[in-house]
Amino acid sequence: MTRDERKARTRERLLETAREVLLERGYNAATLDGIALAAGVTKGAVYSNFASKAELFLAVLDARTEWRAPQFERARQVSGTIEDLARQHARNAVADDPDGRWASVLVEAWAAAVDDEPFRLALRARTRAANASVGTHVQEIAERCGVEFPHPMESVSQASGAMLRGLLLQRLIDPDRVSAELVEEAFAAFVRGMVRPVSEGETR
Amino acid sequence: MTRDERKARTRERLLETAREVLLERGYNAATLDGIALAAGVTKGAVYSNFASKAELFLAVLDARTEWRAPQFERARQVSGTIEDLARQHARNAVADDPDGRWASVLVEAWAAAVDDEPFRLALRARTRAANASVGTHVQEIAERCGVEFPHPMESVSQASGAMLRGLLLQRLIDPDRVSAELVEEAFAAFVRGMVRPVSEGETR
DNA sequence: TGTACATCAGTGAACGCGCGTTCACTGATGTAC
DNA sequence: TGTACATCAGTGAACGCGCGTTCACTGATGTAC
Repeated sequence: MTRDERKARTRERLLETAREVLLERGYNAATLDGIALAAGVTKGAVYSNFASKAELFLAVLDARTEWRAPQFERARQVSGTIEDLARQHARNAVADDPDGRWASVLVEAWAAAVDDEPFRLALRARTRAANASVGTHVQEIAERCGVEFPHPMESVSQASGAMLRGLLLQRLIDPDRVSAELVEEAFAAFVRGMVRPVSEGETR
Repeated sequence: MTRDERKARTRERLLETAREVLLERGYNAATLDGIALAAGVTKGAVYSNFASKAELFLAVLDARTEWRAPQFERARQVSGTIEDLARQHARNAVADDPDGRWASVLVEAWAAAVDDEPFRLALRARTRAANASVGTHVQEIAERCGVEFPHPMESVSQASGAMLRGLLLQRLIDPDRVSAELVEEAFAAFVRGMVRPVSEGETR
């Protein structure tokens, strides 16, 4: 095995382990020492692959985004009413973060980034990119369903993501009272309330 | 001035200062040393008034809850459509946490409480109490407006709070793209989608 | 194919720092007579 | 009213700990001839 391959392997293992430890302990409580140990290397190996804790987190975030991409692709091709698709989207969100731990880690990172300009800008850029991407998907779906949103698609997807995140976070402290069904119903209500049928006469 | 009065004064000053420092720095980055210094006392004074950082936070949280009570009381007495009231509620939420810092502090505390059972239960209890209280208000308002929610009121208020929190958090990292209007529109859409007119024949 | 040197991923120890919490103490306030 | 003692809010220093980051080093891999 070549040196580059070994390094890539270490990097991958660190990414996967970091994901697990972050979910287990949270952004602040997860230590680079703990991550390295769990990955079978030393802290130095982390710094050989990532510039800082923040950079490691960003890499984990990117991996997660990439991992979820096929799901969005599949969702885009499913047919059904806009509400059906909204419900499916909510169920996916719960399935991808069943106990709200990822949402919590993400918000912890946002909080840590308040005093770290480059980190904050990196997080903001990723959020914007994700919203822009989801926005185009939603646009396409809306057209197919014969409905429209009286707001820019990016705003809609941003608000959707934010609301779902809030619901997932609520599950973190009181899972018993925030069932997956409640998340689905709440999100479906939002979409029902937002959407309106395309008026025939309209050009747009 | 009696000794008890002095102590109460110190406690109040610590609470107020803690609120400011928590908002300024976040839950993790805010230090008891920093709070004490800003309040003009030493760390020991904090421990003379509060058992731990977690207890200090809970006291700040309670003070905030108490402070917001009159606002809810006023809101309850305003007349208008359910959507008008929803919009006002969203505006109040933004006014009470313009940049999402409080929402962030709260979620940071939730994250810190994951490994601290008593703290977690205390936070959960307060969230439940708040939702129960808001739930009865909403129930009353809904009846006056001639509408009903096809879900238990506590679930509705929990979902509302969670969604608003998510929207406020989004403002923390990208204030420019999450205007107060967007928060209002998103929340109004949720309420529109959730509510239905009371059917005349129904007993309930 | 073999040799001599260069590279560099990962090691292991140290650094600098600051956190939350504890505790012996102090001196102003409170209490009992 | 005055005195002697008790209380205790707040002080200041220390404790124990673990964090993120740095860095001189190592030894296996890569390269040049």
